[in-house]
Amino acid sequence: MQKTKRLLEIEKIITEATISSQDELLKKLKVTGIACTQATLSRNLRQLGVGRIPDGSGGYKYSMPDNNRNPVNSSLKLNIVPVIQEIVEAKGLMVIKTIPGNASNTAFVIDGAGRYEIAGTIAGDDTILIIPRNGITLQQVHLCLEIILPGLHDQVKNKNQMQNKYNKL
Amino acid sequence: MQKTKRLLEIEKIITEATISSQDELLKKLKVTGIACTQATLSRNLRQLGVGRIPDGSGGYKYSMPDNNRNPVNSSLKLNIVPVIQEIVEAKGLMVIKTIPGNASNTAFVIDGAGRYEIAGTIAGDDTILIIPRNGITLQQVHLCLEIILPGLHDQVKNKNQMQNKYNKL
DNA sequence: TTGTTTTTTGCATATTTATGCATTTATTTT
DNA sequence: AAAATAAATGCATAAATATGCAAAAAACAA
Repeated sequence: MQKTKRLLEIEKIITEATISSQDELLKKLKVTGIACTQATLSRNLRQLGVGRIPDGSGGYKYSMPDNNRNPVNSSLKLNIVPVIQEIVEAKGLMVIKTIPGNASNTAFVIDGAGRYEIAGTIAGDDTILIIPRNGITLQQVHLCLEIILPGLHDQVKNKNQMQNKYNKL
Repeated sequence: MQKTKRLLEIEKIITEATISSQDELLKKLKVTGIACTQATLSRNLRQLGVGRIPDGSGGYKYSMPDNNRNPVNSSLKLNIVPVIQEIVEAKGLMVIKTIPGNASNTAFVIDGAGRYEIAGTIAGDDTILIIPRNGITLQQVHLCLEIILPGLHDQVKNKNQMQNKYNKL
């Protein structure tokens, strides 16, 4: 199915470029090999929550929904990153290990971002299962996590290195 | 001229109610005694920066521009309020007195809010002149300041009371 | 005030966006 | 696999929004 890829590409294009009409977006999509009609775009834009707002210089532009709509303050994010211990892929899903007792608040932040890529999360005590939407690769979920929690992967990488160092002693 | 009043009323209606088309807005405006055509509304909405975004349940709604576009973090605001000493009306303008050296940063915050009501500000060392747009009453400017800096008037009132108390001694 | 310039507005219409309906494509069930 | 159900899409068009242009209103200057 084409839809998922299209939604992601729409998000990408709208974020990176200034798009002022659905027809314009349609053309940009065609360039990336994705084709559909304006009708479909209209429906997709609604689903993504994309708004059309004045661009400040006499025109209009499309704009991704305000991420602050479910505001997760950024200091919370900073506190979250360090509790994440490990990120593992399994069975096409993604598993995040946190320090004990921190799975649900971490999952809360991830859910709160309202990312399309993530169908849902389930959190236990120190483990979060991230279920990607159909058609979403784990690669895309990684990207997405990095967007939600900037610096996450570096952080985890370092943690593992330190762990290794420690094990060697 | 009708325009100013209309812009304010539009902002008010859009903030308080869920409006899903310009025609709907047109009717609400008529109720408040303001009449114009859809064409004019279209222009006004653009000028105000009002966007049209999915309402999350299959429809659309108009939405005031994101105030975070020129983000002034709220702790800055909290720091600003206490430096304001007095608010005086003069010659149809508004004069704000701050403690010495704090006029320009305060004016910066006020400017940053991008309020339509305020045509501009001029800041010296401890004095800010706020120039309301044509057709805007000082009452409206007060309201507007209270929106930009919540608690401002209470703060100033208390300050003056304390001042009075001090003077009596 | 009177003439001049700028701004605002409505009208008509072009442009853009949304949607009902039928069809195709995908998913689930038996 | 075949049938049944649900989801996605295109087509045609309805609905909504934007805009060129001329007229009216407002602001400004002499």
